[in-house]
Amino acid sequence: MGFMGNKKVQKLPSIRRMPTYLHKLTQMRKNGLDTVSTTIMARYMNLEPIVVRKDLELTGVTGQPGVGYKIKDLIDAIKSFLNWHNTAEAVLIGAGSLGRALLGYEGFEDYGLNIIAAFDADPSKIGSEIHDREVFDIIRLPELASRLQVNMGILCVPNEYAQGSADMMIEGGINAIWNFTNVSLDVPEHVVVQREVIASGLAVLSVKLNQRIMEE
Amino acid sequence: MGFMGNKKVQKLPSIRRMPTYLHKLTQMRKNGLDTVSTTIMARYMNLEPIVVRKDLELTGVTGQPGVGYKIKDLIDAIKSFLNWHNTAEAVLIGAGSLGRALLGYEGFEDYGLNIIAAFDADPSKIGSEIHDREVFDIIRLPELASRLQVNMGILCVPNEYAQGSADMMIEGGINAIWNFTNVSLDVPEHVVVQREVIASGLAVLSVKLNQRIMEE
DNA sequence: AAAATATAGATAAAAAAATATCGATACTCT
DNA sequence: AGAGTATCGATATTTTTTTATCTATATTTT
Repeated sequence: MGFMGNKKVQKLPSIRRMPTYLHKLTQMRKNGLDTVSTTIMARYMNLEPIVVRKDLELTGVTGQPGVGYKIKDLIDAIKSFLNWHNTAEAVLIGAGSLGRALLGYEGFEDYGLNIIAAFDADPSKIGSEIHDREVFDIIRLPELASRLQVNMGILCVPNEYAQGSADMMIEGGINAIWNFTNVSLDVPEHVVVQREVIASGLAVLSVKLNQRIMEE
Repeated sequence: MGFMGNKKVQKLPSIRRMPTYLHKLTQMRKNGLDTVSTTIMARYMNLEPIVVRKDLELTGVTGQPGVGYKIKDLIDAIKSFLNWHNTAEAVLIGAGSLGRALLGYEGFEDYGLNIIAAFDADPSKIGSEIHDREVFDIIRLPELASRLQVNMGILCVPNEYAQGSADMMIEGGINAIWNFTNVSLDVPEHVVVQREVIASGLAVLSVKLNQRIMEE
């Protein structure tokens, strides 16, 4: 039973906020700004300044007391913290509606992610192009993943095919899986999985709504 | 400046796991099972049993020492904890690729969410139907939201229209916003927002991958 | 130039979440 | 029937995360 192997990543909440900092900082730089303080940043992001300071501390960047941080430094520090300087190539498995949406999302470039091909089992999709990416027969996944030297896979297939598709990815040498299915994958130790559960956010929203209503 | 008003929701990590419990439990019930233990559940979800027990405790459900929990009880308890017994109706704003994907996602029914209409500013989309939901002119959002008595809005517009769209929703009486844009919304105190940042998961995956590589 | 204000960084405190331990209960197998 | 095992629930502990406080530094205002 080869699972449970992933060591725990710490400071998850801070890590999750990094892309938003990055987005805002990039915007600021475009607007000609050079420095920013935690106070300003906090206001933009609806956070407490102390949270921002702690988050940024994580990237190792150092600001100037009385002044703030250099925006350029911050951007670089966050990118290298996330290793988003070096573009990662990924393949996407499952060209359904979510898969299509992800293929169409242009923001990934900014995050150092480049989806180079898609795979599906549906003959009507195989051979077609979706947002400029060719859709290959899923049978060819191990072969192509290995030949293309990809090490990230984005999994958007129906639940029942999740584990099988993951196995094929791993066979093809992929060691990072972004898992949008409703299945906890069983993977060897060297493979890293990030599961995305869309309904989690809805659950949180529901609870927030409940609690608010109950109080008033 | 009316923000920062939302009281903090606690046990967020547990809440985020609820939909996954629910999904797995529903599946188990379909397979004819009646009871489940935290050990089994933990194995399915790649968690420690103690985590599962603590999570379930939150729903108020009570199990039987030596036996486990009744699956039916758990399902009910989780649903009522999330208030997913009573279906919530929502409108979706922004019928781009992400909006379409969400309109096409059938799992929402299980989560007590019913998207009843979509809105967009693009004349070529207005009047069309996407996955059986009509797309209305965004101008009509306040009027229709109020007439349809909806209180949840799913926001999928480009960043620059986010705040404006949110304002229209609120004008139409919506008090829960599921925000898929890259913008922190400024909303009155009685409105609850849940922001979904797709790149957050990618950031976490990147860090996991980094840490693994660095160690070996 | 002096006073007031804003800032990061270091350290400390508080709160929350994750994990462990232990006793009582039920089931399983001999 | 009895021994062994699995389970929950309650309580306690540890770890992690969040938040606060204080000091030195820079900027702005008077």
